[in-house]
Amino acid sequence: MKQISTMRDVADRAGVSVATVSNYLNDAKPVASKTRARIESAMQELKFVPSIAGRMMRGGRSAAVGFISIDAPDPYFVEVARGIEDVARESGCVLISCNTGGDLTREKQYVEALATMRIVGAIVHPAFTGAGESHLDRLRDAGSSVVLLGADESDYDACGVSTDDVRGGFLAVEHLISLGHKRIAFVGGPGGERQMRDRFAGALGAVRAACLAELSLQRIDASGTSIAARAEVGARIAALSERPTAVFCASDSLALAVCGTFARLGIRVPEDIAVVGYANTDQTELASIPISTIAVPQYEIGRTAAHLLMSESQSGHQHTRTVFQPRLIVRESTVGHRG
Amino acid sequence: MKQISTMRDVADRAGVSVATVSNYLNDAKPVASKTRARIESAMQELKFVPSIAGRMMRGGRSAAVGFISIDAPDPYFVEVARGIEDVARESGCVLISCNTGGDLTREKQYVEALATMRIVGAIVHPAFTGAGESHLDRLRDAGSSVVLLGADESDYDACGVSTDDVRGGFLAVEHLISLGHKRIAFVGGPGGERQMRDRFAGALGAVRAACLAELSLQRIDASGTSIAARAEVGARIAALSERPTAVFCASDSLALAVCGTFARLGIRVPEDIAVVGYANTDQTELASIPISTIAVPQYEIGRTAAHLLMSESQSGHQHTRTVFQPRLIVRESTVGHRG
DNA sequence: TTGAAAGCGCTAACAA
DNA sequence: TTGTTAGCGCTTTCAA
Repeated sequence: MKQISTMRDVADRAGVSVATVSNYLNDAKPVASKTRARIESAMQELKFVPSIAGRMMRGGRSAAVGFISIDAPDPYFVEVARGIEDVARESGCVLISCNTGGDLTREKQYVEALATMRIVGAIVHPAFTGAGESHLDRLRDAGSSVVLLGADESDYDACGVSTDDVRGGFLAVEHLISLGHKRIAFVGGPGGERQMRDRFAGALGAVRAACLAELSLQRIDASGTSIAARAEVGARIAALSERPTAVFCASDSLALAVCGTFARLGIRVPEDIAVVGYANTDQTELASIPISTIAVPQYEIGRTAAHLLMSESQSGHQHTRTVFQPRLIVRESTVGHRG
Repeated sequence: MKQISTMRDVADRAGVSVATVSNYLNDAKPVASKTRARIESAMQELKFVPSIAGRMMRGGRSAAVGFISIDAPDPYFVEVARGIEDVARESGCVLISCNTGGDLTREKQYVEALATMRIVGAIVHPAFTGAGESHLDRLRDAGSSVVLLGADESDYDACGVSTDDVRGGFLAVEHLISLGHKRIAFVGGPGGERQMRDRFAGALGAVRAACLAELSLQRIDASGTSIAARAEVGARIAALSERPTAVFCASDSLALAVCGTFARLGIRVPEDIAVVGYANTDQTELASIPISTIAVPQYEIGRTAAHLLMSESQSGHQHTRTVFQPRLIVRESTVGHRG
């Protein structure tokens, strides 16, 4: 590894001052075309790569946006990330994607690392702990903006984007009840405690609203976010003595995994058991049995969050909350083949 | 947004010099416990977040490792990323995950951005272009190490980790031939041209090695990496006048999507058509119909790459290539229910 | 159109 | 054990 060259080196080689090189690089002031040419070839010869350090020293920021999520590889977050990235790129920022696995310690590590890097800001889907999100202050302290996903005012005072998950849970179970199901299971799991809580609350609300005596809602949780852990829930449901006739899975990933397990066990969906997912990720439409689900505008959520972040970092305006409304999408996993 | 406080502020507030604060922060020299306490409370009061800029100026690097891949959300890369992250964290580095979508322009943007940030190094799964990977020199020029995934010596001189994909393709098709299939389709697609090429070459090799007159291998490619594009290939295969009796999909994602389409069209797997995937991601085992596939040690690949990166960045030793051998895993998508 | 010089936040060598 | 000081790579006045 040779010496890394600096603006000073480029300036010397081109026979100009560092100020001129800086002006050239930032289009800050006009630079004579002959001078430009000399600078350009000097940069080529010296393989100059500007360092962000110098810029940062002058109060500048890393041209990066952080995305801290519970389960980055989940198709839901993947779509959100795509929305964020598309907006971030318009502002010349790269996306730094960090996966906490729902672990608060890791979340804190990432927050600290990103704060140290003086990124423009971070979009955070917190591992909800009920203890507030004061560790996010570290980002603020470092001058980075914060936008929350799936949290509310009581959690932390920041711009936020979320979905009305109580309503979503309600829609899902209302649908199942309207199909005549009496024994319904709610399938939750780790990752997004707050979402789970709201979706379950909505599900319960639908049961109450139905006012039917024999209606039961049973809750079952996955033990982890791995596919194996999610698939295992399906086996547990199948083994239940009084097996439910319908399950509402609080995420599409759960629904997909549960459906896979049912198929392998020879349990037919929806004839033996109906399944509803949550989020409407691509997979649900194109699964072996297309899955009914609660649609959430994932990509839009990402874009909206990124826009909020960008405008907050530029003008530091007042905090805003955007709440999207979910809607029910009916597919074969609840109504069977149509027509 | 108040002023961001600096070491200078902390030092003043604690009534010590900046050097002492620095020593405290880096455990560089012993600091008296009374002094420590004063520094600590000053840091608290001022909400001090150290800036990486200062450190970087002194030749330091961002405690980050980059991962530039073609399709970050693909389960294959997710597992690789997990391997990288686990190793990176041991060295106190965060993972910056960047998704190129197979687009060389975006790959270059990310390379430049990471080079500017003076990261420790990057692990790159390039969008193979045949034109070499000279843009990766930018990382080198910035003093960052580079480790390649799925490329070979002819592409770029760097440490690398890959899989013997020719062998993998051979194993897959050999398996199908051994089951008596005569009309076989190879399903490829964008993302990892070099892998596609090798897997197809291996598949062809198996056909040739079989020395059977009526054996045909037809190639069909997906038009994109979206689930919809992948699912569409299944429909195209189903519509073929001389429909193949077996398909070898060059990735598990393709295999899963194709199987979904087949199921929706009422085509039975494996009775009507057998399917083999590639990589052995979790999904294949837990799909509705467990999918036969070519196992590749994804997590190990990530770990190995990260170890190479870390040791290169520390000692700049000679370049090393690790090639993993794939192996066949037989499941129901080719042999039906067993027992 | 260009240059000189100050300063950003931090580390490290040296002095006290 | 603590302080002084000289940079590190860059931007940005201000002057030429």
